[in-house]
Amino acid sequence: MTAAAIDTPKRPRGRPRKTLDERDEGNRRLELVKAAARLFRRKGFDATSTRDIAAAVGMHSGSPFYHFKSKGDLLYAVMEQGMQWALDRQAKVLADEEPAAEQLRRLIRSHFDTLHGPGRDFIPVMLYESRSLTTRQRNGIADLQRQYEAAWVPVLKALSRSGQLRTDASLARLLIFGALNWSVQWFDAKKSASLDKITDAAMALFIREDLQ
Amino acid sequence: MTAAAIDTPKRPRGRPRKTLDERDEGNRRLELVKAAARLFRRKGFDATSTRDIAAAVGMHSGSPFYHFKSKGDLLYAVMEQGMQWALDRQAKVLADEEPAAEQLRRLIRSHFDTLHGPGRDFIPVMLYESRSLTTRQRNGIADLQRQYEAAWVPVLKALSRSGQLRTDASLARLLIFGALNWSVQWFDAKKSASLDKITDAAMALFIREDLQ
DNA sequence: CCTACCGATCGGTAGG
DNA sequence: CCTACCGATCGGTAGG
Repeated sequence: MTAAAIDTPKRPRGRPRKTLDERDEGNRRLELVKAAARLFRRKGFDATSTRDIAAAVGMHSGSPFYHFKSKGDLLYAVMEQGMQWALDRQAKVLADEEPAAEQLRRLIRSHFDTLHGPGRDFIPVMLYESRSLTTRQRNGIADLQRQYEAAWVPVLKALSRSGQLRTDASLARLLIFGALNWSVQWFDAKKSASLDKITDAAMALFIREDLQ
Repeated sequence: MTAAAIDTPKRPRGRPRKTLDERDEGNRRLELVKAAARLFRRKGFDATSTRDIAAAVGMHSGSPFYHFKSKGDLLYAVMEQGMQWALDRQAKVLADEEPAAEQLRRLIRSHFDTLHGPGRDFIPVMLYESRSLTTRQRNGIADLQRQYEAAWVPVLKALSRSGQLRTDASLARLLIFGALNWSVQWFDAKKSASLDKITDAAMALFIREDLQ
């Protein structure tokens, strides 16, 4: 903290008002990320051209490179944004003290919401296009994923201790995430069972009733 | 059966000896499929050029198109070959009459073998690159997948009836396949537990002891 | 953010 | 299966 910082005159409370230009820049950038997420999910990263993305937001072919240094940076932005939202949703769900089984149910339901809620292309892109990241980028995403998984570990350990889960917590986590994540291959909001029902099915598959 | 076929003079026993040309063509074709499987898995379909594949088997850039009409046909050949081998392995494992739980264990173990046995890039490619198939090709692969899943359905239904599986068989199949297939993302023959151990973990996660 | 453009790469082909 | 090649597309950039 420098003296200059201390002496800074008080600003009005709340988030500082952005200039019109700044606000537009932020919006355009987010528009690009959203359009990229949708296209990367539908066609894959390699099969999506930066021209496709530009056209989707009404820009000309070179303009995305004003906002992002490279196509790969745009991919990274999609994944980072997706993980940030997923972490936010997950944090909201874990507020109270509850039995471990109920906590797991909430985590699973929130995870399905992250995967299949309306407009949620970001995490599927992350799950299927990580190969196209640089090593540095992959490490950045891996950090966010570790944060996300950290909420699951104590819950699974508790269930393992109580006998409601009959598998070593670490392998259980991998297998359970697999079962959930794989749903991006088959879940169809119009045809599949509801996310609540699928959450019930997953719980019934993995967890035994309380054995007291 | 035509008269000509009936009258065909006896040939020597065993597989008919191919001419040198035929043998070479078959071998070269399979070489291409194997090299394509490895590259498609490592770099993805779009990021692999037909030149990469040609170089991997010591051909020049245009030559793969002597064996395959298009890059897409080569992708289809990889997936079809992978499914054929997977069906063969699965059929061998289901010979005897056994309790449903033991049958499921064998199916799971065979599935892990199909996913992770040495040189088994074919099925991972199928799981992750289906988007690049034409509709007709996708239908062809879907047929083979239905054959493959057909062996699992009665086993899961039996376990559901006996109470060893507490989930509707059809949702259970999707979740279980997810848990198994997702292992292509994390399994590492050098670092992970053995396939036998992971099979045990999966069984313990999904299946309750016999309740008699 | 647009205009105009470049160098590289790609799938595929004709002709042998 | 090789040689030589084509048209198309792509990520990215300079200059405004």
